[in-house]
Amino acid sequence: MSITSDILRGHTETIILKQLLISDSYGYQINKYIQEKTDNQFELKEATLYSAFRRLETAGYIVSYWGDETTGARRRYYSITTTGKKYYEESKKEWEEAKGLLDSLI
Amino acid sequence: MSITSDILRGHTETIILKQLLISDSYGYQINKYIQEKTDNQFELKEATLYSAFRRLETAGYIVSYWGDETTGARRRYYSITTTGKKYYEESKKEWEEAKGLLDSLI
DNA sequence: AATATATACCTTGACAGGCGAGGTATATTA
DNA sequence: TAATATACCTCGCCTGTCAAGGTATATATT
Repeated sequence: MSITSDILRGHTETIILKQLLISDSYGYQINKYIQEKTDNQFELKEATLYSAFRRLETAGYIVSYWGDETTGARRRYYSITTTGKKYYEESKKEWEEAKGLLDSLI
Repeated sequence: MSITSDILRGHTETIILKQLLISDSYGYQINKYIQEKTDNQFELKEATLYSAFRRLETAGYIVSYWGDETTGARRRYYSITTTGKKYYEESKKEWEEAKGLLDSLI
């Protein structure tokens, strides 16, 4: 079984921010990490991932910079901002509350 | 705080089916029940509710019939079908699994 | 008598996030 | 030389949510 789009929806940004909280990272790495950690039950599709990066950057929750790889494909790294950290905390709290409510309704 | 649309998304049908599992009911009653149970933190908007009823009925998960009220506004009652019950069980299981995954990613 | 509120249903069209399908480029392995 | 892995990106469709509007009946208030 894998997670449907509708359940994923609304959590993509929080998942990304959580990873960036640990350390700066780039799209491909974040995606691979999530797949491995969830044993392929959960996958952020590339289009989903990159559109989320755009939203987060526009909102000021992350900033990006190109890595200085001298070999291999270029990487665009992302870094979480102070407001991004606040947004993450709110989103996490919202998830905790929603979880409780849904548990009582489902 | 209230639950955002994006977190609600994908759970509306499961919430409705859960109520119908207890007993036949109608839109207004289901909506009221959910509001009261969650202390107004969670509310299915009418348009959302009725479009979910349409989907569920088209899919064969519920059937509807008009109540025989002799006074007051008419009510359209809904009843969960056998396949609806199966669908509910699957949805519930999916929620449990998604919950675990999200907890590890958020 | 007129107005407001509660009950109860419904439709239309806009919006936004997920994603399928397509693309580009570099490096390594078969 | 072809295939695979790494790594990025865009376009346009799809679908569920919901604001805004509507209809109708009954009761409570002014």
